[in-house]
Amino acid sequence: MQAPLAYARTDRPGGYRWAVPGDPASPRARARAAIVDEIKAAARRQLEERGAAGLSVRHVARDLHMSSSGMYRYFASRDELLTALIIDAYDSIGEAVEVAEASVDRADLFGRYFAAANAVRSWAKARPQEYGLVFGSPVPGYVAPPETIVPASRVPLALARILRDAYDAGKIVPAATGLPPGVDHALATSVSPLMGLPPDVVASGILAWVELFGYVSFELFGHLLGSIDDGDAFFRVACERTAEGIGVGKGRARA
Amino acid sequence: MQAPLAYARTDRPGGYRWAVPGDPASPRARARAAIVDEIKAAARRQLEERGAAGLSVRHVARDLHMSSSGMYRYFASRDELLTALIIDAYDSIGEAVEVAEASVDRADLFGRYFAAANAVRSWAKARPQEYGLVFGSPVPGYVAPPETIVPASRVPLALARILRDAYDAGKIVPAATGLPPGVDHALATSVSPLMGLPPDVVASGILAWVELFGYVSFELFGHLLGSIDDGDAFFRVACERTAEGIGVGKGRARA
DNA sequence: TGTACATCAGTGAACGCGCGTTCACTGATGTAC
DNA sequence: TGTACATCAGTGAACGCGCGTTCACTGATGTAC
Repeated sequence: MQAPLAYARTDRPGGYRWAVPGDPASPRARARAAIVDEIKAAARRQLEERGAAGLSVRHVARDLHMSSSGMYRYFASRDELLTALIIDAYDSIGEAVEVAEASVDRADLFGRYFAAANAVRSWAKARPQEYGLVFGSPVPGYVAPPETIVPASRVPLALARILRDAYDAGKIVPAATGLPPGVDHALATSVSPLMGLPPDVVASGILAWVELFGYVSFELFGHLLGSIDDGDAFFRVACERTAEGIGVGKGRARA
Repeated sequence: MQAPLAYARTDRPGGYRWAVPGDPASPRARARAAIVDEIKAAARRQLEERGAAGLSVRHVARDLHMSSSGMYRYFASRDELLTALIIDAYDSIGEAVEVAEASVDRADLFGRYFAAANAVRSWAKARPQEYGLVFGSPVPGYVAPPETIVPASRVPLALARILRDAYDAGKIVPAATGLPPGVDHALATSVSPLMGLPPDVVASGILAWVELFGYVSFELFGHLLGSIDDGDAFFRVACERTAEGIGVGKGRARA
């Protein structure tokens, strides 16, 4: 079997006459990228219909009128396809949050938080299985490769930027977080210096992210059924509560 | 195939001479129940090793040195076995919470909440796949049968009892919940009258349950890795935050 | 511009596997009188 | 208490299925000179 890689780069003195082998703009590379996109799109469709466990290379190939063996020119294994879907999902939800948050007046901290939170919820409801793939119970035996780390941090980083602006504007008083300093080693020595924020503020942000994840997952996984039917209103209230807890509450932002 | 049911009850005037057919104490019924337990235990073991998708009737049978067809005398299908595991999981976590909560002084409302919350977390960490089966992303195509409703409500009901005692003792002021009345129809007309608590107090309890679910799931699903290494301390802080939000905070309970 | 060659995309057949479920059956155990 | 019968637990073979992956291959496309 041939590895589905770009071929070796040839150095041509004096510049390129044609598209160089492996050039992402060459016709072949573009055709290849288009088919990779088609495969991922078909796989996503299947994911929503049958869940992660039901995603099959053969079935995706069938949808695309391609032989199952042909798939192996684009993905070396089923796990690699799954990984690609995971990375795309992280990037997709990350972008949705970034765009939503960016559209709100910088000074309106609660508005920014709510826009970000709402983007998470909307994205999750639109693509529940993709959300589950990334935020649901992990599949035993599957280990997320390191390439997922950067896209996975887009949402928390977007939330962190809100916290940072609130902190820089002096709107976060230590009492609002209520987290004792030095509560956690990794937090104090790694994440906190990296973000240039006090450990308790960072921890506060993590708590917000965890609560947001909780609201969205709980609703999405069907545990709200029977108790709450106006999910929008409930989510709004939940967000106000979380925002208040981390110091970007409505009252505070307006004052 | 014979249905794995108890046989028809025969009415014998003058009382029973022997164990009646279908009597749960008859030797056959007890042997049967013991084997059902063995099957479920083996299935649980497999669940933790390979996840819900990897649970297979044949594999369970192999573990028990039984033919795969023999399994069908105890469970009519794979789905039925899964349902039994789900019900057991709900009952198991429900009992753990009830026992933990009951061991705390009735007047110590925060202590009771924290004991319950901690029981949820401990149970989840001990049986992560069972937790995922019940609280993780739902499997497409599987619909939870109505028998799961009662066991599924044990944990929320335990939390509700704490809220009820707090409410009866006058420790919950409406401002503590911050939920506007009439925010939700199902809440106001169904759950709230059922529990005899104002809608905003019930909603507050649901929020607590959602947040607790969020903390536990987030940690269990591996999203805390790299940011927090003292999970116990973080969880304690998170619980204090949630408890404060619903009016059973430490300060309030001690006052 | 033409030609020889390398590299690519894609195919069809096959391997070996494990799965859920059904079926007709054999003995053992319990029941009825 | 003994005997005829019904009901049970459990078996082994088989059905039909879909899966991930490999392999040797055929044409088409791009590259080098």
